[in-house]
Amino acid sequence: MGLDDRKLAVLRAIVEDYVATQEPVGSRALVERHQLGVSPATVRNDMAVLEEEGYIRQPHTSAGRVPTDRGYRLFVDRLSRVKPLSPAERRAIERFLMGAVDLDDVVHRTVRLLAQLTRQVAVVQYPSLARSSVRHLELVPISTTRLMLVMIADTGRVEQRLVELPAPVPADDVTDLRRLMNEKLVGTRLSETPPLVQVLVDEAPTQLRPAMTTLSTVLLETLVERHEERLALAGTANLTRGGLLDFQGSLRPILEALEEEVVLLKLIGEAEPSTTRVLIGDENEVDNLRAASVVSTGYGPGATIVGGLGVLGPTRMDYPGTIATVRAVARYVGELLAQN
Amino acid sequence: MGLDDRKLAVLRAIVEDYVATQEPVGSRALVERHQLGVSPATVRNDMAVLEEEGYIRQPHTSAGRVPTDRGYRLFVDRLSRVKPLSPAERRAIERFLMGAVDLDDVVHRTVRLLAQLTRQVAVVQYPSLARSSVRHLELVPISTTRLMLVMIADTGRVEQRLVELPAPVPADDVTDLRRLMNEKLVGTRLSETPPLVQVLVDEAPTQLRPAMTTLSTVLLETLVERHEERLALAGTANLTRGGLLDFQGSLRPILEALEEEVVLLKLIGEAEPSTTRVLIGDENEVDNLRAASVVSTGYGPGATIVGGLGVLGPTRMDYPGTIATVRAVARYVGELLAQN
DNA sequence: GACTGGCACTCGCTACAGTCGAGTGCCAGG
DNA sequence: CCTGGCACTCGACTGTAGCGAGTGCCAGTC
Repeated sequence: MGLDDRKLAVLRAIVEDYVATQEPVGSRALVERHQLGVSPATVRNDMAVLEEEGYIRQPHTSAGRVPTDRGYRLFVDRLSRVKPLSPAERRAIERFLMGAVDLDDVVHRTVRLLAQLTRQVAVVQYPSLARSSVRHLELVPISTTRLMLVMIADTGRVEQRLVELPAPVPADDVTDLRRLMNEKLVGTRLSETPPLVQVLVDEAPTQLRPAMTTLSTVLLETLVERHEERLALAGTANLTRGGLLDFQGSLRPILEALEEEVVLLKLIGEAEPSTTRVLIGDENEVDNLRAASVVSTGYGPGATIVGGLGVLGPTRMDYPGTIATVRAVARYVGELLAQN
Repeated sequence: MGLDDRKLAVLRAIVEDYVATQEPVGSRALVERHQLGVSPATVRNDMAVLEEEGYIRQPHTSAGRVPTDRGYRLFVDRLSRVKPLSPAERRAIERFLMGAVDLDDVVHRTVRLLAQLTRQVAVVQYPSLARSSVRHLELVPISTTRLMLVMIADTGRVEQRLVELPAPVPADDVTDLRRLMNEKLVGTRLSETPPLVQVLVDEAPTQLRPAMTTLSTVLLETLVERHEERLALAGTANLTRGGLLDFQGSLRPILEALEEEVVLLKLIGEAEPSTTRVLIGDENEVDNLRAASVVSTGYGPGATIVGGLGVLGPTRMDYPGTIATVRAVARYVGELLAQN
């Protein structure tokens, strides 16, 4: 198990070179490009140990070494340091995100920015409704038996749903319904809504009861049960960089996975506060993404997390750079939301 | 120019076989699989003519023939008949679209359905704001100097925008603003809004004037100038069928084009009433899509068109089937919107 | 005059053998 | 413990040969 400093340096060099060139790296090339201070033969011995321990492997006998998922993991955990972004990059982020006019705009700009900076596929989750609270509920009469229920959350999200009422409801009653709902629900987190909604129905005056029941059902159904999460995606074209060498030749499974919102949410939605999560290849629980790595983190105004964002790319990716970018973008988005 | 019936039959057979097998088709295979009633040699002569006229070509000397874009064009225009959908397919469409709860849901279901049925990339444009009329405008106070402006269109679209007011506006004034805007704008098409908005500002009582000016600006900016169009996309994984033979080996340009909303809108957004448009390969004005074909049509409640939808795939696609599916889906979506 | 069978020809594909070279593992010596 | 040297492996590349699908053309037939 003895991995002395030099062996770690060799592993780091292999990862860096392989990420840069995308070609298996041999002992000679390694000593030439890095100041290891030893001969190729020595490096070869170290490589043999690293291979035995499962950190690198040989594609074929007469080829150089390539990091394994385990090798990348060690690299990320112990051998790399998050690169600080250049001032130019910081400015680019600010410039790009500034001037967003609403939440949709923020999310779209963010996802494009992430894709562009990391040159990978970017995913941004809209602020989760479960982590939002109600800022306002609006009822807009469409006809005497139809209402549009609009919910505005403190995170800026706006959701609407058409509601078919069991019986015609006069305008005054709509006003009452609106007032009652807002009195009871404004300021509450959506995750704690269900009991309150029940109270709402129970306390409603008799003639409002049927309409209130319907509205409550829709509210719960849409916002709580269906867990209305939204995502934005960008940069799929970046998957084709590295000419099919990444992703073992087929984009198919990756593209399929990217179409499954559920999968993506799982990838980027489970972010812990202020942690950047890195999933490398096999560590990924989604079979289709066994050849990919995901770097994700949470974002939100201040210290709270309201959603996740991240990027997906080949296991052969620039982890330090990607991690730095993902973090930085998340922080800027958080600040932007805080101003709201 | 003399293309007699048999030559056309040969072309049709070539297109059908090539679409089915994805392999250049030779004269022998052709007479075996189709009842042409002539010998391979005769077919070869016909092929020579077809090649001279630019309808087919040979990938290499010793290979069979492959249709050119021009060949597909002739096939689509004169040699094929739109296949009626099977009852099973119709039922599948109905079942899939039924139960959509709001516009977002309709659009998402539609795009997934299209992708699944055609096994290609599907694009659906949300009902265009330019072709919608205002059903209701809502002003929701966020703070004394901030309003959320919500516009609900008759097509079901809901757009919102945060408005920063120049000065605090009391609740009563908000009510007045709301009333005035709705009185003037409800029922009008958004494309004819600008002059009305001007009137709105001019006629506003003095103390509402500044707020109304800001609101109008935002309204015009968001809904008219920025031409807020939205799209949904699905089925990109289908691009990988046919293992890189389609799209001349690289998905790159296609994926890039699919990320450009502007491009996609151009492709599917210019639909004429009740026409299905087919763009084959080169006919496409977007360079990145020179290797692809697009089948698109408009949809809307009744006879009016409010948006476009379509699919994108390799030039080697089943045109009759795809056209039939796109049309059928568009019609069902139209019916669904009409019920609204 | 249109169609057909026959035939020579083209040329991509596959298999195979041979060479080259990058890279390794191992060993003896410093 | 490191190093230079050496034998070995094996993929990548090259050149050659044979195969076969498919063609174009032509003379013959209905």
